[in-house]
Amino acid sequence: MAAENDKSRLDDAARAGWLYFIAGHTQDEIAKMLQVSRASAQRLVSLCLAERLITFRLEHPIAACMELAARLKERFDLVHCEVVPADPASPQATAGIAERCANLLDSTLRSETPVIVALGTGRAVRAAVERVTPIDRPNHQIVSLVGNISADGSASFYDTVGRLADRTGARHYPMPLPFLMSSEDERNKMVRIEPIAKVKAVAARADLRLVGIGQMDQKAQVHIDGFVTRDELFEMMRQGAIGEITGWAYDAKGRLLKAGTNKRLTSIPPEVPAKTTTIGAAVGAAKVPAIAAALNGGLINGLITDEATARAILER
Amino acid sequence: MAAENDKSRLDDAARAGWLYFIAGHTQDEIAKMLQVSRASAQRLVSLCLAERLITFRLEHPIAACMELAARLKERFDLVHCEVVPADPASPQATAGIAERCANLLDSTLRSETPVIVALGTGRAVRAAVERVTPIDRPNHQIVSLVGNISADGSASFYDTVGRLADRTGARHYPMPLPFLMSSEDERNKMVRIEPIAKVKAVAARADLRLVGIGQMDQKAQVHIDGFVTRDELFEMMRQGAIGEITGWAYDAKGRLLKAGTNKRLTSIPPEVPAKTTTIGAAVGAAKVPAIAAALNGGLINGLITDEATARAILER
DNA sequence: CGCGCTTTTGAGCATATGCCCACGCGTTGG
DNA sequence: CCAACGCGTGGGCATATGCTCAAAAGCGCG
Repeated sequence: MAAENDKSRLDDAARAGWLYFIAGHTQDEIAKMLQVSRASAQRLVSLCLAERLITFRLEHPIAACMELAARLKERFDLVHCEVVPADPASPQATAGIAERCANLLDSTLRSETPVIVALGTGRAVRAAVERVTPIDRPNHQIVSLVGNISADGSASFYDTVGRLADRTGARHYPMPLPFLMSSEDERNKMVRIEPIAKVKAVAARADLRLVGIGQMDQKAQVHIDGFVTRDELFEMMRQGAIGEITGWAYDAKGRLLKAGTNKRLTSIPPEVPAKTTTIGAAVGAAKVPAIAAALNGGLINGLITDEATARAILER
Repeated sequence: MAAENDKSRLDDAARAGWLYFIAGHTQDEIAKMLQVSRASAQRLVSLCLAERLITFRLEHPIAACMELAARLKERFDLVHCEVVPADPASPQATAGIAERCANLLDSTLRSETPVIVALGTGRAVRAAVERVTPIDRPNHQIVSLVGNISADGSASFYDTVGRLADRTGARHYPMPLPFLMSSEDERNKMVRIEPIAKVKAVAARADLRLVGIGQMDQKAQVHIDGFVTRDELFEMMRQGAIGEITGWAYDAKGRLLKAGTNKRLTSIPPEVPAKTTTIGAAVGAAKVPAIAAALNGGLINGLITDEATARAILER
């Protein structure tokens, strides 16, 4: 008898669900039709949902992205995750994620109460800054996580922090140091000097860190940009380096290496695990291991990527 | 630019729809996530619906029934339609529709204000009456649309009106006449006598008519039950009879025939088109033409049937 | 056959939703 | 170049919804 009752109840739930979602009636109308109180109609509708009698299918490329984002967020316990549709025109385009990063920056910077935004490396981050809509927020602070003096002593060819400050009127704190010092001692000395300590202090209070994620292979951006030599790169790879964030190399488990260039880096190291909202932005098959490692190691607690990359990360 | 905008708008609509229906967020939350006002979030969700980006799929046998009922209601402009799931155990079972008819009677009789219910022939109607939950409604009236004296002069073997009156304490009006009179003249005489005129008058004011639908073929119930002879049946079939309601034979277009047994019938004829809520109850492949004709001719404005029959009617 | 326990019901309330209005921005036609 | 138009926006209100709580109805057990 219980089974009979359950069945009839599910039938009613299905009817209610049909009338509600498909026919578009209100629960009041359904209650009258099924000869029950409105409260019961509501219960039937939720039962229909709870029993998964009804399923929603979103016929739109976005649906897959939302799904992937939700799974990534769940799997890696992220505070923020966005997956943009793979652009059929240019599969490798950074444009999509740059757009989303810009959006994230926009909404963060829109706040009236002062916020501190820390920026790392990466093409996506640079492109995002370009797309930020100008807004007057003189009380915000923009701080760089990486040195902006390149190997040859000139200012880095692309000053993200400065650009973003331009667009917001915010105070900004570039890091007036080379990416790498010549020795560990020298690095330790430099990071203690006043202007650098100040930058570190501001960065430590950042509300948002937006960082690129680089893979550590022959095409590592840190090498292509001339920040590390071929030999230094290979040495790190031998040590197990699989990716880098603001230059800090880490292995397949997301553990920061305590060797090689990491000893001479001036960049502000990632928190482990990330407590501050730390959003990684990266796309591309080559970066999948690096991104996955960063997620697993808790180097980042947010991710902006594209559909193909997200899928690859989840399939590992 | 317009196309670009539209696309991005649809993307947002898809996102909103996903977040609303699949992730189960409120529109307020979605508004915050997408950086728009709540009103806009609501618009995006309805846009998602309007553009059919999202579809609902109800994974339950009932869904098909609801769908069929809605189509029948639409197609034949019915005031009421119910389709019960085909019972895998007994495909021909009248049980399902009897249950629904009983339900219909229950809810009609539950009313505190006096109602008049008129009953026709049919196994489903008889079975329905048996399942009506007893309730005390002495001010209701139950009236028969057909004579309850069978060919041999005894009271009809099954007195639906009396049974229903038993269960409700309602006044009841059986029709104290044979199903068929021996001639048209005699019929015309009889229907004018006081008790019969009274029954007709009550029936004319009925709030609900519940009638069975019979097919007119070798297995016609009116013949099996002995109300019409084989010859009478064949004569009506020659005249084009395809179905009958309370004995009144009609052709494939649902037009009442003006010949044969119809001239000697004591039953109260159907309204054409039905104005009173007139619910036909019937199942079975054999009855499909009869039901379809009754619907097309407007002899009934409501239908209770099963899934297979509903599908067959719609596919004609 | 009655008592207590579990399940279901219906009223009421806080919240979410749908929709109307006036407004502002961008667009188009003169 | 300007004005009219249209579209999207956000505020505000009436309605629908989800949920809680106490009461009723089953239901099983003694």
